[in-house]
Amino acid sequence: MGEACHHHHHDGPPTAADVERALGDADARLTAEGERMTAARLRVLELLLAAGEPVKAYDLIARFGTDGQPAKPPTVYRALEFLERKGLAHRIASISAYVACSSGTIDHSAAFLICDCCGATEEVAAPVAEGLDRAARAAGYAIVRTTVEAHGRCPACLAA
Amino acid sequence: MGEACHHHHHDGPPTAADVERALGDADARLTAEGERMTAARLRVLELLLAAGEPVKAYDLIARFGTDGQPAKPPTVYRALEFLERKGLAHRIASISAYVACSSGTIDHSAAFLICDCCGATEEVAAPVAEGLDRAARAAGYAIVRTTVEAHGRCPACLAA
DNA sequence: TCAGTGGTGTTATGAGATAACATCACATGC
DNA sequence: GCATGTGATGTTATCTCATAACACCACTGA
Ligand SMILES: [Zn+2]
Ligand SMILES: [Zn+2]
Ligand SMILES: [Zn+2]
Ligand SMILES: [Zn+2]
Repeated sequence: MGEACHHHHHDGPPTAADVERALGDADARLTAEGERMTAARLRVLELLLAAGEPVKAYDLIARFGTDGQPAKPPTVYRALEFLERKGLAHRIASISAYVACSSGTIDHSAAFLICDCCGATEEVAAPVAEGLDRAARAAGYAIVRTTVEAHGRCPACLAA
Repeated sequence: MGEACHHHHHDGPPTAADVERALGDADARLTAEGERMTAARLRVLELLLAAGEPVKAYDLIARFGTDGQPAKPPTVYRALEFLERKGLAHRIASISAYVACSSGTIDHSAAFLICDCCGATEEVAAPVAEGLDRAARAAGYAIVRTTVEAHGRCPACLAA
């Protein structure tokens, strides 16, 4: 984050009620699909939702235990892999961080706007990759998943 | 790479003459710009050009010495940072690898098509990010650089 | 009851990247 | 020539990110 600006305030995390609701929805949906929404998976998703911005894996590991005890790395990485597979979270490769999915859509390749100053991110919807799809078709590639991450400044940091 | 297919042949590395020419061009251009194209930087660029596909940083480190001696990590990472800053190489975040720029354009945000089977990559030109630019403007973000990486299968691996 | 499957706990290690500091090369101005 | 500033390198150590491997457990269906 910020080399140049020092105000780390963006829209901020969702309320506890928002987190609860999202967790409940996710649990219900996955259970209905026959998936097992276990305690570790719920906990990691809860941490991601509560953060409201990208979180480093080792921060999740540190915050994992409600009593302050950290988790073992594989516990969190396994949960992240599951959540990502199920479309509930995304890995942001350019900053090696993870974020809860903010889109209602189930199966999607997300694109992100990332503020290098305050860390705010915005998940934007699909059509951003239409040009990429065209290029892939032209080159004869069959695309499975895409990583689209734009770095810059968010409106708040631009205004400051 | 490949879980599913086992033919690691794509267009393959450029000839030694191609590499030499590209190195000479890069050297001339940067020298003209007042930059110092040092031995380490040339060597790393040579390794990237010769590979003709993304290379892991620690592979560059291992191959660095012409006598088989590895480099120290900072040597290679500094060279990579310089080459990337000058538009001669790109980092591919989704696979933590580096590749020589295959575009003539000087200052550009590249997009990549990456074959998960054989490792081939294709650098495709700018307009793929037009949708992203539109989304960024709509959200009020000022974009500085983008990471666009599409994973899938190349034509050769699809045919097999 | 007994496999088979998928999830977890735990230890250890592999892979990717950088901090910090001393030293060196080179250009500029005296 | 010689001081001085700047950018590049050498070197050591360390930090961050991620996974391998294996034992154990819970649930399911024969
Ligand atoms: Zn999403
Ligand atoms: Zn911001
Ligand atoms: Zn390029
Ligand atoms: Zn291929």
